[in-house]
Amino acid sequence: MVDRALREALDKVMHLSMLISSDMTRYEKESGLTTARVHLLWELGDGPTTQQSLAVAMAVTPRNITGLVDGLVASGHVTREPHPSDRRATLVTPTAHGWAAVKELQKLYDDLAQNLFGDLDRERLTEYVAVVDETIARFAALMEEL
Amino acid sequence: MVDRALREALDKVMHLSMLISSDMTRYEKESGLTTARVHLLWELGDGPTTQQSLAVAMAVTPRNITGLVDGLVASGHVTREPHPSDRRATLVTPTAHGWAAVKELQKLYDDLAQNLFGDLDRERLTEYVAVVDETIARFAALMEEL
DNA sequence: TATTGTTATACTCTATAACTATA
DNA sequence: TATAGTTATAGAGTATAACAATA
Repeated sequence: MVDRALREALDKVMHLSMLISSDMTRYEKESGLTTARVHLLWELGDGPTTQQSLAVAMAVTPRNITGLVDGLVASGHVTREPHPSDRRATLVTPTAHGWAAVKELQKLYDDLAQNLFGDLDRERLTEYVAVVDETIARFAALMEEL
Repeated sequence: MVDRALREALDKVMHLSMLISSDMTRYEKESGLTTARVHLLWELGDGPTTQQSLAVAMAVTPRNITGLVDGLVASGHVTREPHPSDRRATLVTPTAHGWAAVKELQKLYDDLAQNLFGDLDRERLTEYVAVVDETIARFAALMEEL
């Protein structure tokens, strides 16, 4: 037997998730970037990164990274630089234009957090985050079982 | 100036969203279906539907629906049936196999809701849902402005 | 031997534009 | 004229497999 309140709670979480996702799509259209390329730029936030690391971080194949980097090179967001100590590897490195995009992404992320949660009392925010945390933990435990 | 608590709250919401998404990917791998085809099957939950309606519901082009339906016909999940009163239209209709998949999707959705929220006190669940609701409303208001 | 990245190939999702059949 | 769906074409993301260069 199904509990309607639980299903509605999930409906709402999914709805919020969809809204956040469409907010990102809006940025992608404006910037001419795609979801996958934005994701890659986001991963460059801490500085130049090997393609291997990017493949692991994004959970895709190295071949896929090759294609995404090709696109970002073509659009002037990154360059491939030699790795200082491993001649097999390349360091995907943001250009000035690429850094501007990364910084803008980080700002949009913070703005989004502000817009979503900025008006909440701290007490309610704390309780909300606690529930999300418990939910994540419960979920992680379930995934472990499989 | 950025408020770290707000960013962390968004981090966690995104994390949960990612976990839910990877739970769905797991089903897709098992069933041999793709995200887009699962989405289409989900839309058939209320019964046979025209391709035009599906295009609107899924916010993609009619051409795209043609391709997705082709795939689901090939995998035996749906058939194209004539519309009883409009000879231009086709009704995408689940087969027995397709219905089984739809029902399984609905069950997985309910199970997920149970797993995520089933252990929460009703009071905490209510407050949690209230915050999500407010967040959605605030967000919708922001989207209006643009 | 193992790792990094690329070439080769293929499938899926997605879009626009032009077209056919029907309303 | 307008609508439902398809054919034609193209771009992006993704995967596997085989390969070259380097560790």
